[in-house]
Amino acid sequence: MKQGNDPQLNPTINDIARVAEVSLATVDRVLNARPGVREATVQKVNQAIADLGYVRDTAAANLARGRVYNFVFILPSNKNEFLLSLETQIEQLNAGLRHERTRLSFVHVAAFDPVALAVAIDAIDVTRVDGVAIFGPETPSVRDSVAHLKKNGVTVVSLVADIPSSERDHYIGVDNVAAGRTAAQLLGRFLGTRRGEVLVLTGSMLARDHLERRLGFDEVMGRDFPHLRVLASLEGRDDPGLIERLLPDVLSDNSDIIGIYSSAAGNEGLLRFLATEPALENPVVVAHELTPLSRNALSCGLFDAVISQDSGHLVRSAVRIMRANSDRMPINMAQERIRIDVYLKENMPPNAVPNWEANP
Amino acid sequence: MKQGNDPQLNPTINDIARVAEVSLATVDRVLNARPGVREATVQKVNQAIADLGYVRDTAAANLARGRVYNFVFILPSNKNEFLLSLETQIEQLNAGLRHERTRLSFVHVAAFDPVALAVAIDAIDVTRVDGVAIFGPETPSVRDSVAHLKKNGVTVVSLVADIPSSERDHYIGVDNVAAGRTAAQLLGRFLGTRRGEVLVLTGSMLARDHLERRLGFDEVMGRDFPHLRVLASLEGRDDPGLIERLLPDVLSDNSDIIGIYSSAAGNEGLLRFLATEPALENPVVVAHELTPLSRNALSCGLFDAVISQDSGHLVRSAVRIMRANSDRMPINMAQERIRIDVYLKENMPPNAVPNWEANP
DNA sequence: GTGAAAGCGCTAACAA
DNA sequence: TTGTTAGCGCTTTCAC
Repeated sequence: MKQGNDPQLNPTINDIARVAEVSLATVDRVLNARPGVREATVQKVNQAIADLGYVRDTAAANLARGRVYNFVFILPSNKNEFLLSLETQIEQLNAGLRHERTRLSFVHVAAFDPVALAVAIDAIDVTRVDGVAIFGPETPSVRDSVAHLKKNGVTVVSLVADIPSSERDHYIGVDNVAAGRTAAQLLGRFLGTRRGEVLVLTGSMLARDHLERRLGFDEVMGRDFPHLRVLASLEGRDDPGLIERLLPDVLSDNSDIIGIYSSAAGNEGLLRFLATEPALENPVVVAHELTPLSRNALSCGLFDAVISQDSGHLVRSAVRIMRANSDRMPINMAQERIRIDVYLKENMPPNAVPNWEANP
Repeated sequence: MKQGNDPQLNPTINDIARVAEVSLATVDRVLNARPGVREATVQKVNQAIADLGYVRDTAAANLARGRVYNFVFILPSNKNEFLLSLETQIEQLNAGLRHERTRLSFVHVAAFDPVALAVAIDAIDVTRVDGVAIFGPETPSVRDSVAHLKKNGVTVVSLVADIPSSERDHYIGVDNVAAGRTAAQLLGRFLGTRRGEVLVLTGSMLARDHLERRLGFDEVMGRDFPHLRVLASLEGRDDPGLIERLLPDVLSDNSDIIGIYSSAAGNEGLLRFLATEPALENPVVVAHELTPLSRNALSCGLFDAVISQDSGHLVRSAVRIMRANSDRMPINMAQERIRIDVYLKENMPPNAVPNWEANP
């Protein structure tokens, strides 16, 4: 129904060719910056493009090329819920994108290990891969490896934790300093007039996201809630067992803990500890990432709030951005901005969101 | 770079034609459910489609058809910030979609006026429009008009406020009951141990979204914060002037207001009132929709939290869903679920998000 | 009922 | 350096 009989049709390369008085092939060469065109001709064509307001039809171009996008995600080999969720999202999106000429895959790298990450990046086959999304620490060797990818025309985006000093094309993730500030504000306001100590559970200060969250958290705590004493970070390295072992010591040293900020992937260890050790008198807990475990903790009141980032959005954004970059197309930044989600038990999304829904 | 030389190419209609031993034209007829094919042939083709796991390449199909999607948004003519933001999003997305064969437009209808809405729906030219997104009240006449659209093959989605009793294909917006619950939880926890009255500012009980928010709000207030007395709703009909005039009366009748839930588009009137009337002693205020005004109120502490829904996401979702519906393609529900955003001043997104960013 | 062939906007051989 | 042409996967006339 409803064919495209509108008068204002977009100009095509045929129009460009006619106006510039050259052939289709020449227009194509100019469009794709291929060599072998006289400078004067290039000018003519570009003039026509500008005059007509031409915009290339990417769908048609990809059809003609038989192009297949190949994107690789490099993720920490850590097995926590957030990572699992990211992997699931990648797999599901990959299935959905089979028919849109896009292939996604991921590889694992030891967590918090810059050398291993650099090695993994260097192992990327730049002749077959169009884009790489990296979730890992920022170090000089990583920067060099990123530079190598860029030199070979591979699009690079950082995921979850930024690598700002590198030549990565984009960062896809939340503003972690702001996330830390938000956690502090929630914790402080929920605690109201209570006085006591606040425990911060983190992963590793090598991870930029963890560091930034702590920064933002301390800033707001110091400014708005000076009556609360924030303890030194407990570095759990996202390891549930380690966290469970470390927590009792902290507790015995500080008996007056009324608030906990679980700023990294330590929810599992924390919850296991809380379950066995009801010594704490109803602390206010703010954690990160909405997962089955944290959903459950929210529901039963063990967690009071969860700061989160949508793993589906992260993966879709990464893919859209890598694709746009490969096609030299503009990016809708408003769509790609990853929100700092705040969840109370009241606004948790329904648990079983069916991923793909068929249509009549 | 990186051509598609992968061995696992998706099957095309050529493959179907070959396997089913018919011509391309016949395959096409079956695919598009066009008449004039013997039942036996239809079976053969469908068998081949199933055997090969064929999925149609929508991009190629649209290219061949020269198809243009035509979608219309029907919006209340109310001039509040949220509506303006929706309109801006529609215009911007329309500009971005010019080269993706999609045309968006919107029409206005008197707010809270079911008859006017039904008239506007009936005025839609079903021969030129592929999909309609409706933001308006749910009444029998509206349901009938929706049914008429559906009967003529037009995709219909409800936006912001659902019309569940109608034949609309999808609802695009937040769970407003949950949004109300969330507001109550935030207000209650932020108030801590304070005791007093809570004022609820709404638009019209004719609007399903407003009604549902109030429902959710009362539920949590009654359950978790029985020490707070919730006053009857003040119906502001989203009219700043009216709200500003009504508020002083409410205040003189109830001197002990310590919390305000601005559940509809009444922020402007409320803020104008708060500016002139500092009689209230620092009430906790939870409002709806992140807009320039509410951002500012959050920044300076006039609002404590804002519940929001992303207007860009609403519009993009509506378009994606209407497009998928027109193409009979599956929908990624996880992507289309509209989140109940909670904003404190700490996690507000940066103000000036440039919409489109060019690429090298 | 069915098929052959042209063409959507673009790319990529191969010629010239 | 430039142009001609076939063809990507699909739709659509127009014959048969």
